[in-house]
Amino acid sequence: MADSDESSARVTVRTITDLARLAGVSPGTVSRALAGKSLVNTRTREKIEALAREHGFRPNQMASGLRRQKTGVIGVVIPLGHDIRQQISDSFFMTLLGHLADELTTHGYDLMLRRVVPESDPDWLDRFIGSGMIDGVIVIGQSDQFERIEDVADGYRSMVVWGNHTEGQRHCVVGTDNRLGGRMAAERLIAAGARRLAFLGDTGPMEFAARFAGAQDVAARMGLPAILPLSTHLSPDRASAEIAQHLAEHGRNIDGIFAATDTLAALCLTELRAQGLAVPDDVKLAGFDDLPIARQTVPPLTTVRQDIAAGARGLVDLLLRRLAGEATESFVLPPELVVRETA
Amino acid sequence: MADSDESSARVTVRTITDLARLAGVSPGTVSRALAGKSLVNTRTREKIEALAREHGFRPNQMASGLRRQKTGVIGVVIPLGHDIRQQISDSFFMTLLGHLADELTTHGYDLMLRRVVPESDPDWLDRFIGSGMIDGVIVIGQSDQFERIEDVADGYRSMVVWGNHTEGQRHCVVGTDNRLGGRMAAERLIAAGARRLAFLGDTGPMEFAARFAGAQDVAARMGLPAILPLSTHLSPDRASAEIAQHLAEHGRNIDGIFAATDTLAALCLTELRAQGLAVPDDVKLAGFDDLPIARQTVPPLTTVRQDIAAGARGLVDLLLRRLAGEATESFVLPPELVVRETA
DNA sequence: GATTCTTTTGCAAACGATTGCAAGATTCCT
DNA sequence: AGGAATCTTGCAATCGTTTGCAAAAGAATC
Repeated sequence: MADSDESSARVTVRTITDLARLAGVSPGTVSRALAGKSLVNTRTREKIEALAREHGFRPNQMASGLRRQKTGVIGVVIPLGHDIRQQISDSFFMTLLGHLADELTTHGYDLMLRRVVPESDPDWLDRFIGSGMIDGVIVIGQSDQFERIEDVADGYRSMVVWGNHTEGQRHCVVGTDNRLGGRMAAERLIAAGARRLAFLGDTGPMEFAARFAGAQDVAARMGLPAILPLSTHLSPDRASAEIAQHLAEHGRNIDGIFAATDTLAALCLTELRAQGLAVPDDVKLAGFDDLPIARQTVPPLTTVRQDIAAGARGLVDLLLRRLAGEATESFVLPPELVVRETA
Repeated sequence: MADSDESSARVTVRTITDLARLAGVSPGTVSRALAGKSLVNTRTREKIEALAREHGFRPNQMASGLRRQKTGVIGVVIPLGHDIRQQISDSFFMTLLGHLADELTTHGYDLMLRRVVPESDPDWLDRFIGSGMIDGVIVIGQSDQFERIEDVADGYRSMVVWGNHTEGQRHCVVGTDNRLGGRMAAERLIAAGARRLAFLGDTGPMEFAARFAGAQDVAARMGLPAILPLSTHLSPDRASAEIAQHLAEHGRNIDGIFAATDTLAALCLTELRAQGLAVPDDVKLAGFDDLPIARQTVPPLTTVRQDIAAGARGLVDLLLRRLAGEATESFVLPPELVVRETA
């Protein structure tokens, strides 16, 4: 009696059973009270809640997850393709991740982050899904794993992917219309006076391939020569040298560059300057993403904007609807041309 | 007999018990086999492993976690102080996060990410720790939550913090010697000819306060006037206007600016140019972090480098040692001055 | 071949929360 | 007051793995 009051402060209450003992009820009742179910008497509930607060008690999520067969955790996985370090400093992915974290939190989910190297771990996606730790998964970027994702999608519904949409694909994807974005960039370069275009970046990843294809569409339609692909790694240290090399070789033969990302465009700008090529007078330049850096280059970058926040909202929204059993279509975001001073 | 072979392909094996039935052994044995324990006969183990592989079976981590009282997950939490959106695009934090993900993965841990707003959720840290979902926690940035972190540290050992080290503090921290870094920056500005210095950034967060204090040390020692603090938000949209305002007001009275981060320095560079102030001729400028952007500004930024990768390694290393029961000291990284062209 | 040691296995009790079912306590009607 | 209807509560099984203990099987010893 008085005993329970006196000792209550120093007893550690770790489990729902401890709390039940303290409150003089059964564990089941405590569980129901804390879950806010209507089946428990208001007075009892308040008493239990007060005790829980007093002792800083929180139900163990592992146990709860096990019993309810859901964890309240969404997995976010970034497959690192060819270029292992590619995304580490890629602010596009990181920004998307930040928005995802916010969006998931808002909906009461936690976020479990995993970066994987598919090449050395072919089983990456099944492993994550099969771990029993996550209710669903968001894949950030298809990298070169399109087929594997397709395979998984057939048997697992709780997945959405950031990336490129291809006609007839079976996994649910959210992403910008890269091909259209590519067209916009090329059209702008041409409108600014460029005729001999180059594409800077790796055309392996689907998103980039689509951007390149879009630009090609325009060049072909306008009767211009085919666009010259200048392949580059994404990590800044390797990219700079490669870009310098490309420019030394082709710089005088081209007058318009469409860079696969703003990050590459910014590096390219530096190299152009180093080689004495004026932007936009000698060479027009367009990027992709509209990252913060695009405003800060000199001159500021003309680029194609992706609405990252909207993308994150779309991903989470679609995933939650799939968790609820709904069938969902892919969601393609419109790109937007942002004209600044490089083209 | 033949039955088990024929049906084995189409039976779904979700639990260790399913697999045990298939292998004709008890669940306990399967568990031991999969855990690679020496107590199980090599032949049985191989048979079980083969079956597991064939059916793509993975033990449920929730159940395992519950039973073993450890989850294999490390929580990473980013407290968002005054300025809610401050870190969203702050590539410093994001880069650190990337390295942490790599480092934790290497050691077999998963990463659970949480961004919290302490102001609206005073209980953020206990909630995370008490959730039972994580074996330990890494706090990225002390923000304005120093005291709360100290409180928690008294009762919870499995925590390390990225941030500033203060004499006599009780939580284990990894971070750059910000004060020393601040001294380096100020010394460089002065060596480059600056005499009337300003500090650009919010001096609220401890790290920034220490950088400011370091710069003050030098100014005082050299008999220069006190450094003018120019308070700024970190989010790029608000920061630009604020910087412009500061420069309009004080731009002609100062000849050296120490920016709290490279991001701010880059924005500042843009505004300086807009207001017709030449760098480094009229005004010297130094940043902090040595983010990729520091190389790409025009002119490239003189800055103080933090070794982010080493920081991530240190955080994980210390945390793992604490999980193992070791007592650990805080770990202070040396900053490094990188002289480029702005000072 | 009997006895003692090792290996290898199975049994069953945890881990901590949730929930269907049924019993006990209240309330409401007539 | 008696009985039906409604609220609250407790009981006990369950989620899927792990692990101490003891039994069974095999190997080694005399």
